[in-house]
Amino acid sequence: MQRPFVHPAIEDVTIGSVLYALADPTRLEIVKKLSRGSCGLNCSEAAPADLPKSTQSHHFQILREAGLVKSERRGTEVVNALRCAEIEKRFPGVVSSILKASEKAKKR
Amino acid sequence: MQRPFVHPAIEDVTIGSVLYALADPTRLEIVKKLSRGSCGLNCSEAAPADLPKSTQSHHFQILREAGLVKSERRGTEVVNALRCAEIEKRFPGVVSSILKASEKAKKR
DNA sequence: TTCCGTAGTTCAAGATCATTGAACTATTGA
DNA sequence: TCAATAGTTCAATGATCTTGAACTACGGAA
Repeated sequence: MQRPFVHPAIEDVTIGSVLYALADPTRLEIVKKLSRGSCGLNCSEAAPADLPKSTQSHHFQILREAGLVKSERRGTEVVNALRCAEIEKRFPGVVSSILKASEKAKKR
Repeated sequence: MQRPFVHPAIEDVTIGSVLYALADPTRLEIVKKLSRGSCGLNCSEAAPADLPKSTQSHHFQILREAGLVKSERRGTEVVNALRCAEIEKRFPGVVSSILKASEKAKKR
């Protein structure tokens, strides 16, 4: 058995770590992709194409530790999903407005 | 005459640079302090106590470049203010919800 | 049940970025 | 004109990020 993923309780999530996680362009991309699909995505699907796997792994770990992403092993792959509802309840408007803002930026 | 401050036009401000600027704990503190006072604050007033001036200078430059802060020279000092209204219009809810979230965090 | 392919993790090293002391510029007031 | 105040710039050190290489775990094929 591999060592299981650790996810912080939502009340231990800090706005600092959320901002830190979202401030990286690669991680923001991942979060945007996760927010679009309703079901979870594995790491390679969620990450930008051609991102080395070691880098993927690192970014997902930060997203998990920040409380933004929930990861679950399914056979050989890891299925990742945004913790939308929880985060929205803990920090109302933060992630949703950032996602809205970053979709807008893409359209210009 | 010193070289004048450069402030990006609000439409050139990106969500990426805003997040990057706010993700640093020192800069988030500065922004919080600026958001409380209605009039501008000079650099030393707005920055956490005991932060070296060279570091202050660096953080204010990033806040300016991100489009979050407007700086103006007044005699020997620099008066800094949040570009609240502009940012709120460009990225509705982003900065306001982050400020709200970070005030909440402090209360616990 | 062994072997192979897929998916992801860990580690260490090089590359990149942040912090700060020291020296500097600009402005004001004595 | 001099000294004090406020902030800037630069270079060096220290911290952090990225990634190739080696590894683990699981599932499917034979």
